[in-house]
This record gives sequence, structure tokens and C-alpha cells, in this order.
Amino acid sequence: MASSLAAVTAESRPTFSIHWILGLEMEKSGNSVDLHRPWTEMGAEKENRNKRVCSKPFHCSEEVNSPQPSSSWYVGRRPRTAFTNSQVSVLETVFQVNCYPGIQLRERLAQRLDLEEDRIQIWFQNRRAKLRRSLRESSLQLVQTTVNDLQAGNKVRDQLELTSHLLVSDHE
Amino acid sequence: MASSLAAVTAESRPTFSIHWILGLEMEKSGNSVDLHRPWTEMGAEKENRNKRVCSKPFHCSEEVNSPQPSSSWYVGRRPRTAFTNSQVSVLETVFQVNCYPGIQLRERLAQRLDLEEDRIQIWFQNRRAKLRRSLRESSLQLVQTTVNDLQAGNKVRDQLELTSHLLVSDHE
DNA sequence: TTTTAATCTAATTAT
DNA sequence: ATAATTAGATTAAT
Repeated sequence: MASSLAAVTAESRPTFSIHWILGLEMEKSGNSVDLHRPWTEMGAEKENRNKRVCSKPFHCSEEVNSPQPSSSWYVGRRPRTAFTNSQVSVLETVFQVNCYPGIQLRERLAQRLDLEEDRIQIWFQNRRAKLRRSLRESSLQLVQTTVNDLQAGNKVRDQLELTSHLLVSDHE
Repeated sequence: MASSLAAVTAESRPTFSIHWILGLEMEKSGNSVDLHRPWTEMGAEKENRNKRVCSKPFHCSEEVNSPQPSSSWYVGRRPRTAFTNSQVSVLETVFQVNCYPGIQLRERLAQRLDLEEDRIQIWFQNRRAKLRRSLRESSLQLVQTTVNDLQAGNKVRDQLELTSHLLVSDHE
């Protein structure tokens, strides 16, 4: 609420400082206000993009030429959430019933498990991906098995054909 | 915090009620604990997909029992956030500088604009998609213009060729 | 009708 | 192994 008020105060003014908005973030990048849109140069440097030497684009825009993967002062990614066994247990149970929980159920789960709603959302997305993956794999395995069985069947048939051919030849 | 305690209490018990977990959500679906995984029956109903009966998995299961697919969808969806002009203004300004804000900047923006961090994340995702779309369109238009120019150039060249041919023919 | 917030998948990155 | 992020495609609210 207090932060909201501060924001509104600044927002009502047409010109506001980018430094004020970015706060501490600006200290590290200095005054350079360079755009970071790696996907505009798609074909050119795939390596740089894939490597994502700097998951914090802001600070590392100059690092495109000098990659320092192990700059540990900050990583732009949200720290990995470590779900407890109990939390996963509940989530798995709910997933069995409904793997596309709506906002109400997600909020409820967030409250009951003391997690943010978005963590729930992401968990279900990843869980569905996992299930799809396993289903794909098992169906692939089914195909493999079927192919193998067919091949085995063919071998038997070939054996039979060979035998019958020999018998026929024997008779002729 | 209180909800956390409640959750832990229930979690520590190996057997917990699915109804307790789902709470009010269960009222709608009754006692039937039917799985909802529309993508497991992918190949089976291609017609439905083409007919656009339900392209979202969510309505599919609901639609079986309820005749109002549209009303059942938006109850499950988070209510659309209405950003104020001021909020968008700040977001746009930050976007000019960094369209891939890390977790710190996202949290800072969330605090200052009185929004959830995930709303910020989603806003930037949609904003990047919009920018990419506009870039694609403008580059497409560039191609169109180039093609048109080339065609116009060809016409001029054809005119010149025709003229010279007539002149040559005239001399022969 | 247009714009865009929310949701989803698929692939990937990174812990 | 899986949480987090991205692009891209849709859906649906304004």
C-alpha cells in the first residue's frame, strides 16, 4: 500500500526518472541505457542466445563479447522453489483429480500449502509436461514392442515359408 | 502462516481427504472423481478440433455435462487485470531499457506498482510478443515494398527493352 | 473490432 | 529430476 502510494505519486508526474524506477538495479549498469532484444538478431548469434551467459541481461549487455558464466553476484532467475514432500504429496493428489486447476483451486492450494499461486501454476504446467512425456515414451515403447513382435512374426513366417519351399522342392 | 500450519497438519497425516483439499471446488463436480486429461485422447477426435467446439482442454470435460462452455471457462480463469495508465507507463519505460527483467527487478516493480510479481512477468511476456509481432510485420512490409520496387523496376526495364528492340527492328 | 491479459504447449535453461 | 523461463499460439475480456 505504501509502495503503491509512492508509485502513484511518481506516476502522476509525466516525466519520472528511470533511475528511480529501477532503483538499485541501475547502480551496477551505470548510465548506459542499451536495449536488450536478443531475438532481433535471431540467425546471427545463436550460441550467445542459447548460452544465455547473462540471465540478467541488464548487467551483462557488455558481456556478449566477454562471457563470464560464473558471475555469481546475481542471477536473474527466481530461486528454485524446494517443495516439501508433503506439498508435493498434496499437489500429486489434486493432480490425479484435475490436472488443469482453475484460479480458485490454485489460490486455495496456495493458501493451504503456503505457496504463491504462481508456484502452483508452474508446478501443474511442469507436471503435465512430465505426464505427456511419459505417455509419449510408453506409447513409443508400445510401437517398438509391436514392431519387434511383427519382426519376430515375420521371422517365423519366413522360417515356415523356407521349410514349405524346401518340402515342395523336395517333391519336385 | 495459519494456513501453512493447517496444511502441515494435514500433510503429516498419510491419508487426507481429497474433499478437504479441494474444498468448495468439489461442490461443482459432485462426488465423481473423474480424471481430466483431454490430450490423452488426441488422435481420436480430430473433428472436434476442427469444428472448434473446444480448443481449450478446460471446457472439454465441463462441456460433456454443461451446455455453457463459455461461462464455465472464465470462472476458472484469473480475472483480467486492468492496469492503470500510470502502471503501464512505468512498465513501458522499463521495457525500453530491459525487456527481460530478472526476478529482482520484477519484484521491485511489483512493490512499486502494487502488483503481483507474476502480473509483471506476464506483462513483459505479452509485451515482447507484441514487439516481435510488430517487428515481423514491418520486416514483412519491407519485403513487400522491395518486391514492389523490383517489379516496378522490371516494368521500366521491359519498357526500355521493348523500345530498344523496336529501334533495332526499325534499323534492320 | 482491436488490443491485450491469461492460459496453454514445447523446448530449453539451470539448479 | 524438476523449477523457471522463453517463444508462440490461443482464448477471451475490454
